[in-house]
Formats: sequence, structure tokens, C-alpha cells
Amino acid sequence: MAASLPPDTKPEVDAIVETIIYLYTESRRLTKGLAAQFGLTGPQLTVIKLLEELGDLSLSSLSERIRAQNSTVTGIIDRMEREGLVKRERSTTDRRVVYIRLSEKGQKLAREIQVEPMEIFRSALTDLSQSDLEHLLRILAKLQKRVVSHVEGRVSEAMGAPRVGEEEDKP
Amino acid sequence: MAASLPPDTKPEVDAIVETIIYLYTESRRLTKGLAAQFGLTGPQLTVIKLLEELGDLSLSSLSERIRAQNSTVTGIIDRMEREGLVKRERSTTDRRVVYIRLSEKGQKLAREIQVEPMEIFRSALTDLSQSDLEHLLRILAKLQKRVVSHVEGRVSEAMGAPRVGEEEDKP
DNA sequence: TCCGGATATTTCGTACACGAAACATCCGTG
DNA sequence: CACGGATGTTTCGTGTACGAAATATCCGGA
Repeated sequence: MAASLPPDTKPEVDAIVETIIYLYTESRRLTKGLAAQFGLTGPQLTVIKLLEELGDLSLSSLSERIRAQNSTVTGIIDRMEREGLVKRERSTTDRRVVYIRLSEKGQKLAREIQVEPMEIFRSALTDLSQSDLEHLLRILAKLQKRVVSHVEGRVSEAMGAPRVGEEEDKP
Repeated sequence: MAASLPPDTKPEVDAIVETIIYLYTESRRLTKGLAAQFGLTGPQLTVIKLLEELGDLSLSSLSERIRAQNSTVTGIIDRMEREGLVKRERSTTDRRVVYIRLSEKGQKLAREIQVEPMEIFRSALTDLSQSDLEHLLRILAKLQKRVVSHVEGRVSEAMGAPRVGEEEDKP
């Protein structure tokens, strides 16, 4: 069972967790609001800008990009297709894969919306000093590494296949 | 309309956004996995630990705590009540409010689960050096302040009530 | 006291979001 | 060629998540 972590948490830790949650949820909220001005939802805006930038994508690569399950993206594309924003095109070389392509309407909308998803987040970040940026990235990377190794530990444990030599991150 | 941000984004910015998204989604995923071991969902686990810590809460204060809309929490509580984890109790002093109370079963479960939500996140954070912690918090706070003022600007703009002296964030 | 605005909760409709199972297709090996 | 495992997509069931409207109750004046 997961070790019980005594609640002697440093105040900074709570504040940091709070802040990260705030930043993340606020970015999503803002993207959503922006999208709504064009009759879109948040994920739909993300998909449109992604397709505009990268061209046609298979459903799986789309799900990878937006970090969602295939089944989730199927639904998003269903609704976008219903609205005439995208079209599904079966690949001729591999008839399992489906390419998602912007329709005329979708392309027009994409050009109209001059904003990246997570834009506010990004623009706030670019205002930081270079040294702050680098410092922030360094610390976050350290944090991520810790979480990743924690996760991998859990996974292998759950699978009964303890892997060795997986790079421990000792400070 | 939102200013069009040219895509000359610094590489650090992308990496930071990526990392924060990773940390947030991973924490949620882990909470969810942990909850599943006890037949709960992520939000349900959060609610149970919250009620254990704070005692009975009205539905609104519960929604504030977990940063969700009342209508969302209504659904969560509906399902938890169906499972016999919590009970609804109408307040006698103000008959509009409903208090949510852990049942016997809910209390037992809460004691059984020795982990805070977002625990992995927190434990990774507590491993950072104190100076890293402080630095991280300082930078994130700066970031949050920028986003907050941006949001407030948007809101007043949308409401046709342009407020002045609200700190414009021009680079 | 009576009423209109404020506050607390629920209902309703829509859109994610996920995992498991179904389904179709591909591909390597015998 | 056949077939069994791998891969890509969809279907299905459940659980958030939100905003707008409905409902119930409270409260401060006229």
C-alpha cells in the first residue's frame, strides 16, 4: 500500500500545488471561453488549430497530440463532422486508419482564430526573465523526473515485473 | 479580439507548458488509480478525505473546495449517496442548505485510505531542496499574478466595464 | 406583512474522458 | 496460403464537468 505521508507538509508545497492547479484549470477555462466565441468547444479548437498546423492526421496521432484516448477523440470528431468542420477519409494504403481533414468551413474558421491554445499561459511565461524561465524549467524537470520514476515503480510493481537499472533519481 | 501571438515561442516556454500539463494530468491519473483500488473514483476519494478532515460541509462549500460547479458536485454526491458513502442532511437553521456527512461506511473507508489526493505530487515536491521550493513558488506566483490580471482584464472587457489602472501586461 | 432580489440546490442538455470489448484490417511466420 | 497476434477505430457504459433554467428558501425594506 502507498506509504502514509504524515501531514507535516511544508506550506510551500501546498501553495505550489494550488498554483499549478490554478494555472492549468484557468488555461483550460480561457481556451474554452475563446472557443465559445466561435461556436466551438475547447477540444474542438485545439483540434482545428492542430490540423491547420500539421495537415491531415490519423485519429490515433491526433489522440496522442492532445493526450486523450482514441475513444474520446472519436466522439470529438463525430461532433465536428456533424458540424461540417472536418471530414473522415479512409487511408488507401492501410484501410484501418482514418485521416481527419479540415473542411472548407474548418479551414476558414482556423484562419479566423488567431490564437494558440494555452495562449494566456504562454504569453505570461514569455514575460518572465530568461533566468527565471530556465530556473523554472530546471526545477519542473526535476519534479517530473521524480514523478515519472514513481509512476514506473508503481507500474512494474503492479505487474509483478520489477525492472532493474531504470535510472534512480537520487539528488 | 485576442492579439495574435507570433509563434516565435521560446523553447523553454513550450517545455514548461508541457511539463505542467504532464504533472497535472499524471497526478489526476494516479489519484484515480489509487481510488479505484477502493472502488472509488478520483473526485469521490477527494470528497471523502475532505469530509474526514473538515467534518460535515454544505454542498456549496464542498464545490468551492474541489473547484467544481454545484451542479457537478450534486452528481458526485448523488452517486456517493447511492453507494451509501455519504448522507444528505437538510440544515435546520437555513432550509436551503444541505450538509454532506460521511456515513459509517464512508468513515471506515476514509480511515483505510492513508493517502492525500495529489500525494505523489506532494511527495515529489517535498524532496526538492528548500531553496528550489522557494524559488519555484516565487516564479509560479509571479506567473499566476500575470494570468490573474489578464483574466480580470478579459472579464471586465467582456462586461463592457473597462477598468483602469489594473496593470496592463505588455511585454 | 408582503414582495422582490439574493442565495442554495437540483434538473436538464451537451460535451468530454476513460476503459473494456467489439470489429476490421494488417502482417509475419510456418 | 492460413492463421494468430498486433494495430487502428468504434461502441458502450459510467462518471465527471459546465451553464442555464427551475425550484425552494431566505431576507431586507416599503
